[in-house]
Amino acid sequence: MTILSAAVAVLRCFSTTRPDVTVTDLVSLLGMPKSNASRLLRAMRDEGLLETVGDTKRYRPSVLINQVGQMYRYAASLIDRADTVVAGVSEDVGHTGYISVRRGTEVLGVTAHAGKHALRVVTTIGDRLPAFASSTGRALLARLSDDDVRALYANGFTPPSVTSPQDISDLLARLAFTRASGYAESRNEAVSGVRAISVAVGDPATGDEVALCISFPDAMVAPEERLAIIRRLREGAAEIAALTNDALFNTAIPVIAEENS
Amino acid sequence: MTILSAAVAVLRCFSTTRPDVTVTDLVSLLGMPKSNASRLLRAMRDEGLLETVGDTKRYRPSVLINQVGQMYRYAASLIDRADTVVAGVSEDVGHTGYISVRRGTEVLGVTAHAGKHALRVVTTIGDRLPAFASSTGRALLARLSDDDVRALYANGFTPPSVTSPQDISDLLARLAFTRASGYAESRNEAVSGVRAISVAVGDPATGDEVALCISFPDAMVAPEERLAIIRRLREGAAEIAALTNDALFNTAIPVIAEENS
DNA sequence: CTTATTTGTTCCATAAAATGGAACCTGAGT
DNA sequence: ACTCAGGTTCCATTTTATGGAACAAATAAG
Repeated sequence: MTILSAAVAVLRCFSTTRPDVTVTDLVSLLGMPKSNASRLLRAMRDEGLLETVGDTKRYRPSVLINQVGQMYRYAASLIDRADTVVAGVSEDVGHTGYISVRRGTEVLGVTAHAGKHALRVVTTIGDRLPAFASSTGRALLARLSDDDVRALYANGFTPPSVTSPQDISDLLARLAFTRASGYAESRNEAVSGVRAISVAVGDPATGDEVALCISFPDAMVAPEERLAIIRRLREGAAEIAALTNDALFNTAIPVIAEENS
Repeated sequence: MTILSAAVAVLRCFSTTRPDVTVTDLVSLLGMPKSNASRLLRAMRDEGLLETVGDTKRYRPSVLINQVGQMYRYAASLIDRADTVVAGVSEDVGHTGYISVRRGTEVLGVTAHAGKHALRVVTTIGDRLPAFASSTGRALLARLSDDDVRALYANGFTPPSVTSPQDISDLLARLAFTRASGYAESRNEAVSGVRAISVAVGDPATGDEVALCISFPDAMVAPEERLAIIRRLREGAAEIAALTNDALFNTAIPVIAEENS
């Protein structure tokens, strides 16, 4: 094990529930000797990857990481464009909006815009969700061929909810609907009472793909508002698709009221 | 030179103007043999620190970095609190707001909220500014003692603009004004026609300190609006100071119309 | 205030990984 | 087919990491 992978393992320890780590945390989390943990944390701090919290023995990610992390959005400028669209839609409809990327069978939020309503969906950005069981994930999976999806889920999957796809053929049917309708939807899937609508768009030049998503309390949104959200997301995504020449984005789809996908 | 410092050096190569790097970039930027550059980039990608852009030979920061970078805000929860305040003020007044931290003699933006007006100040988050020559920097420097400031600028500094402090005693006078008035201000300093107001607050428990800043076109803001911005920033910062028991934040300061600081 | 106990650091010989020069690919342009 | 810049692989040498144990420091318990 090289020191680089150890350092990355340390970075992966951080989460919203564990904002900083200590030597003993690393010992228990990564099973490394505490001599290594001690030296590694200090080395990472000396290099500027970590900061010590006040004058305690606790370490947290540094501003450097924060800065370079911001660069990701410039590097993947697709994300910035998508974020602008979602920010606008979120602002107008007052519901939470966010954009996600897929990494293998997981999707993770990259940016988020909290809703304005008293009852709003709160997204914890940085958490990973199974792709097949979320609207963002299915919007992105729909850009793959059925064969690629089958290959990705060669080992099958376990549906976390009754409203999730129950098996591969169920998933493929939903993806087919998403391809035909241009959006993916989830309802009571990760969170009960929550509905989400996602549209995916990509940049063939870089290979990046993102999902634009608006998430809202099921009870709060009338059918026509839901259609408006779908339309707004698709319009925004269509503009991006035009910029990037995204062939997988089908602009010629009318918005129809329909069941989940 | 350990591989860790090399990896960090690579991360430091990224900027808004260089969103991705190649092997030859590293050779010229860091002066390393290209064999090392090649292996290092691949290793960093394999570990998940970098991503390849599409199927090119270009490397950019990964989502992992982005994710961990987000964690910084949770770890330094002061930043999150300050961001909420600035977001609110920015939203209401329609001008650009951001929050910054100081690292030595430099300040760098951590979060930003673009203004709503057609004429707005655009901040490039991630860029470093000299602390003495910005309102955010002076707001933060004002939290140090004069001796500490002198020690920090033992080698002096070069004023980038006629409206910047011209020497140490000039700077100390401005800091004194900031301590007395509770805010720092800049005018035509980094950018001509731009004015900015900053208030700093800290968390003694962690040692973190941040500056809350609203930046706007000089011509657009009437005296009473400027006072309102100062009041809003100070009110927000005061709430945070109350939470963190920040002794350096002086709550007992009236807002008076005054010249720059 | 003293003694356990938990947590963090330093030391050292061994094991593992990085280094950098040169040879070798690869692909775009001529 | 040739050239050339950019990228990768190879290998003996040098440098760095490893992990167990002794040591130090901080914290909790008596």
